[in-house]
Amino acid sequence: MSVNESEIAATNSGGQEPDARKTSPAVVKRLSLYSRVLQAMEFDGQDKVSSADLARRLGLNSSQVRKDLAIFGQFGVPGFGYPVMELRREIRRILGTDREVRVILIGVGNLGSALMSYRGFLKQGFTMLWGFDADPVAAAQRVRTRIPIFHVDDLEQQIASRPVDIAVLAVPQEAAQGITDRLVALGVMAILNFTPARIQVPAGVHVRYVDLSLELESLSFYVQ
Amino acid sequence: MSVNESEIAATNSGGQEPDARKTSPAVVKRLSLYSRVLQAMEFDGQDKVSSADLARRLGLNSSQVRKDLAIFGQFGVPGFGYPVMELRREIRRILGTDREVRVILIGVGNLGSALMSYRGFLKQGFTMLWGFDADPVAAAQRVRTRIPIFHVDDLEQQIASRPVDIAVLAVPQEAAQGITDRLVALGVMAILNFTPARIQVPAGVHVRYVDLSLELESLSFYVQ
DNA sequence: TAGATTGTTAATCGATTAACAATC
DNA sequence: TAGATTGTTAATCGATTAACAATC
Repeated sequence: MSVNESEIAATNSGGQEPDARKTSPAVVKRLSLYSRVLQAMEFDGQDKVSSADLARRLGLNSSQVRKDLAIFGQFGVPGFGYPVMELRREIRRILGTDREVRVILIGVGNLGSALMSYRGFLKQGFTMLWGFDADPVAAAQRVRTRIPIFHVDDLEQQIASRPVDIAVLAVPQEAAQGITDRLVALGVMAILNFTPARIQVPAGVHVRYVDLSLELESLSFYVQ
Repeated sequence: MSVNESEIAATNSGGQEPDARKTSPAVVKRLSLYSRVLQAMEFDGQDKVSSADLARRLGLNSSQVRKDLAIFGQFGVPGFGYPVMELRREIRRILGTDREVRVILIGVGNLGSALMSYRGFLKQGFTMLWGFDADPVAAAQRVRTRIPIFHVDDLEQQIASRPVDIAVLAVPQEAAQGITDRLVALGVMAILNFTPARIQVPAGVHVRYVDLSLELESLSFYVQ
């Protein structure tokens, strides 16, 4: 140990991330949930909240809430709780949702066009930049937004003009890996994959699967 | 212990579920993944598969695969592996996807209409019975299927005529709890919730959340 | 028989929960 | 000061992985 403990504590109490990308997905997901609840509380004019409150609202354990938050700094005040506005701001900073997060969508079919105009994304502050489709004319007819739709061949050109943070994949299953390879080559580091295809990416690129059929299959198990 | 171990083993080797509903969601999810991979293998004419194979295809550990499968019975043959067709059939039986699984969708808006006509559901054998919306006429214009769309007031009448297994919620956030209460009263035991609202249900009713914004927020964390 | 692979037990790992001193 | 609630350590729980005897 070359640094003493008070130095470590000092570093972290300012709210610096630890060795960030190692945080478990479950923790990140909960941070996102806390952020939502805090948003509602802030809207209601509530100025402080305890870990027990937060836990109750989300069906979690209060120890877990405190532990999750303590990973990133000391945001609470013993005997008082957490200041709502400040905590929310901190969590947004931690998640990176305080900055512009640029999103593109590839595959403007049935599902893709719904995702492109999904209000929830806008509401949470995401910037949906562009859509891409193998048939941009047909795609444009499906979607009711002013977001420009390009031919998928223009992927390279567009991303070169303005880098994107997250790509949403809603292409046919067979096209998933090919598009993924191109996205990765273009430096896209995060993909939200709505196809059931398991896609291969180099280490460091983050993929999240939203497998709609799989959700139904899982539920099917519990209802028989 | 009133029953001896060989009796228990005998009961389970036929492929009977254990005290079923206690199985962890993670295991159920993987069963669903195995089922998919097996479907592809069956299509390719492959007749046997080892736990190591299956694990490699899904980025899992072979012990985990064997353990998951062993929960429900002895489907493998030591020194040989698992017979593809039979294993797939067993998993489908365990998941309940070998029978008709009836699904309804409430909230035929942008997202809802895309979900209603989502090919993946059909492909996995789910039966999308009906859609419901507060404005069925407008909703009918959005969706390109022959699935009938009813007024949400007709929920009770329709479900009385033919019970459903799973309800998909794609209504505005504020309407989520109200609709949920009605679904629960109608005996619906599984809800796939696409709204960000945390909904309250009595014990025994299963809810799964697909929170689209939350997925983006989680990814946002990893790309900063 | 020799080789392969299962089913299962034991070991490990990580995540959740409980407990409590520190502190506002 | 007394009461409340944090941050953190220790205990518990559950899930994953390793190991290996059983067996085809």
